[in-house]
Amino acid sequence: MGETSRDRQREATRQRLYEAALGIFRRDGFRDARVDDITLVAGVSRTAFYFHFPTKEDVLTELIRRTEAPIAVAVSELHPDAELPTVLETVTDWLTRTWQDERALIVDTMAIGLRVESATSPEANPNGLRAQLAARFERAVQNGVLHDAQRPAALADLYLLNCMSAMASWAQGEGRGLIEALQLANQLFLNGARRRLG
Amino acid sequence: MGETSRDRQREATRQRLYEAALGIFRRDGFRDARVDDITLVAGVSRTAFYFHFPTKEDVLTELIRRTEAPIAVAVSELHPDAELPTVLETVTDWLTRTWQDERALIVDTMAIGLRVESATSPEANPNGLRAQLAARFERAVQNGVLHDAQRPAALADLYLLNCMSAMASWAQGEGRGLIEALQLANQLFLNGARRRLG
DNA sequence: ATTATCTATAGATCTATAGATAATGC
DNA sequence: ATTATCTATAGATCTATAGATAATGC
Repeated sequence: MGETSRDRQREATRQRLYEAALGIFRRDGFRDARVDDITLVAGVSRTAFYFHFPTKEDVLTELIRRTEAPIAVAVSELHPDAELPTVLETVTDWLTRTWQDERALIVDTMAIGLRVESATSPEANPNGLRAQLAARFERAVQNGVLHDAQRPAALADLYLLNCMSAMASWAQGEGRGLIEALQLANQLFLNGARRRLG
Repeated sequence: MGETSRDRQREATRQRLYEAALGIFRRDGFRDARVDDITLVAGVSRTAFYFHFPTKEDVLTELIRRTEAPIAVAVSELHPDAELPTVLETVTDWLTRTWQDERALIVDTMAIGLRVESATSPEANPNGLRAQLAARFERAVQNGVLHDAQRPAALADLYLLNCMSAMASWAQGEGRGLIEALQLANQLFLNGARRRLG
C-alpha cells in the first residue's frame, strides 16, 4: 500500500499540469486560457488534462485547497485561548502573503470559492480552515466574546466569504494594499460599521 | 431619433433570447445550458444569440442589472433622513422577494456579480444601487452613525458583496429562509459579531 | 490477467466572420 | 446607398469514449 512508481508518475504529471495551467491562466486569463496551451507546456496529450482535472475550474479548486491548508495549520497552531482578533489577524496575514502577488488569479478563484465553499460541508475536512475557524468561533461564543445567536459554523463561513469578496474587490480596484482591504473586513466582522455613541 | 420599427424588433428578439436563456439555465443549470437550446426556444438562429449577448454570462449580467434597478429606485424613494437599518432592511426585503424563488440561478449570478460589481465603477450608473447606497452611507457618516474611517463607496460595495455571499451560501445550503440569511449579513455589517460586554 | 494512466479519435459545441435581407435616412 | 439585424458557414475548441501501454498484484 506504499507509494508505487505509478503513483509517483501520476502525481508528477498532475503537478506539471497544475503548474502549467496556472501559468497559462496568469498569461491569458482564466477564461481565455486554452487547454491545448496547458498540455503543450506540460508535455502531455490534450486529454491527459481532462483525466486529471474534469474542467479548468478544478485547477482553481485545487489552488484553493492548497493555499487554504497552510492557513488552517497556522490557525490550529495558535494558543487554544488566543483572542479572536489574533485568530482573524493570522488568517488575514496569510491570505495577504498568499495572494498579493497573484492578482491575476484572484477574481476567478474567489468566484469559484464562492461555490465550492458553500457547496461542501465543513465537516468534509475537519482539519480545513472552515472547521478550524468554526471551532475558534465556538470557543468565543462559550467565552461570551461572540453572540450565541448564530451557529459558529455559519459565522465562520460568512467570515470567509467576506474575505473572498474583499479580495475580489481589491484585485479589480486600484485601492490600497490587500492587507488593508482584509483588515476592513475583519473590523466590520468584529465590530460592525456602526459608530458607538456616547 | 424616436424608436424605430427596427429598434422594437431588436428589443423583442433580445427579450425572447433573454427569457429563453433564463428558462434553459433554470432547467439545465448555467454551465450545462446549450446555446442551441436557447435559440431553439427563442426561434432564432444560433448566432443571433451571440449578436445580442457576447457570452452566456452576459445574460446573467443583464439579470443583475434588471433586478437591481427596482431596488435602487426603492432606496431612492426612502425619506432622505431614513435610518440606516431601515435602508438596509429595504434592500434585504427586495433581494428576498426577487431571489427566493430563483434558487437555481443564484450561485452563478452572484459569482458573476462578484466580478461585475467590482470591475465597474459605481459612478458608471449614478442611479444604480451602489451609488444610492453609497449616498446613504455618506449621509450616515455625516450624522455620526457610521465611522468615517472608510470611504462610503467602499463600505457600500463591501455591504453588497456580503449580501451576495450570503445569498450564494443560502442557495446551496439547506438553512432557513433567505431573509434570515440576509438579516444576519445586515446585523453583522451594522453591529459586528462581537458581543458588547457589561 | 487486471488495472491505472495516458493517447487517439469522433462528435458536440462554441467562436469568428462573410454574407443576406430589410429598415433607415438622405 | 447605407446600416442594423440576423443567418450560414468554416474553423477552433471542448467533451465523451474507445483503445494502447506499462505497472501492479496475484
